[in-house]
Amino acid sequence: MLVLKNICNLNLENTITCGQIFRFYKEEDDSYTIVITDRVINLKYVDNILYIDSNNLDNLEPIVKEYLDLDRDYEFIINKIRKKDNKISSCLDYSIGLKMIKQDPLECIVSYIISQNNSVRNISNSLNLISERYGEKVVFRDKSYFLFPTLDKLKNISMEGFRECKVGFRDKYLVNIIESICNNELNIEKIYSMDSKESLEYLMNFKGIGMKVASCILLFAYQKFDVYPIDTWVKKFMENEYGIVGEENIRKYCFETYGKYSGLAIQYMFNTKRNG
DNA sequence: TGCCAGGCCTTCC
DNA sequence: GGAAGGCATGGC
Repeated sequence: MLVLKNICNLNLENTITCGQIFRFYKEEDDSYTIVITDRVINLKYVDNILYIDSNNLDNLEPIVKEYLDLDRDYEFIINKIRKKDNKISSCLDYSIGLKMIKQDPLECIVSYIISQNNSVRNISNSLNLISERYGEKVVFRDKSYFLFPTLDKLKNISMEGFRECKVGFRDKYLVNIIESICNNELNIEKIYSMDSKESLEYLMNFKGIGMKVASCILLFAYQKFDVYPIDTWVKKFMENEYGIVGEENIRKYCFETYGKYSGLAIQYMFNTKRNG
């Protein structure tokens, strides 16, 4: 068990259940168990203390700090956003302690391809099926969990295999994109060093990745906070609260108002509209 | 039953 | 170049 003291501005529920990640379990003691790239972790946060347990304690502190983005000054960013726009204050207040999780790019790409025209419940179901069938089994606290499959495992999954995991019509996108990653046509490491515009265009070259999916990947795996996924929830929120209709109008407003923190602003809106 | 869900691609004007 | 239609699946 690892204990981190004096952790501020963290709310695990908002961070974990706000629709960034799809594979987590809420425990009876209000802690959360999450399957990350190479291990299972349990997180419990009480009185500014974060208790971390895992089946693998190696290098655990830096891994969790990076995953939960604990070293970034969110108070500074939120104050910047709040100053730009009074109407977003309720979202910031509702979503207090929401951190942008730094996800594994491969799992994130697969997750958000599955997310198109889909519900969070169905997305979670598909990702769990894929992991159970093709991922490595890990035992933690006497329970079995399954890691998300490595690229080597993913590349052997056929269209039918994906279809059996309930991904529906997205099967072909997944097979093609995994193949593109394998032959280095899609270089997931290169994206770290690209700027946002360049990386959006790069990702959108691949079938199954449009503006929304590309934005989610860049925001959630690459921490490009100036990209902002506009989905049905955000559209509803912008229409109801601001009277702004149409994706292009929303895009223009967010860019002009929130600038390099647009992605965070949108995520707070999404969480408030969907969970609030 | 019909509509919707962290949309995108193809087809048709 | 923009608007419509189709798409797997499951919850409500």
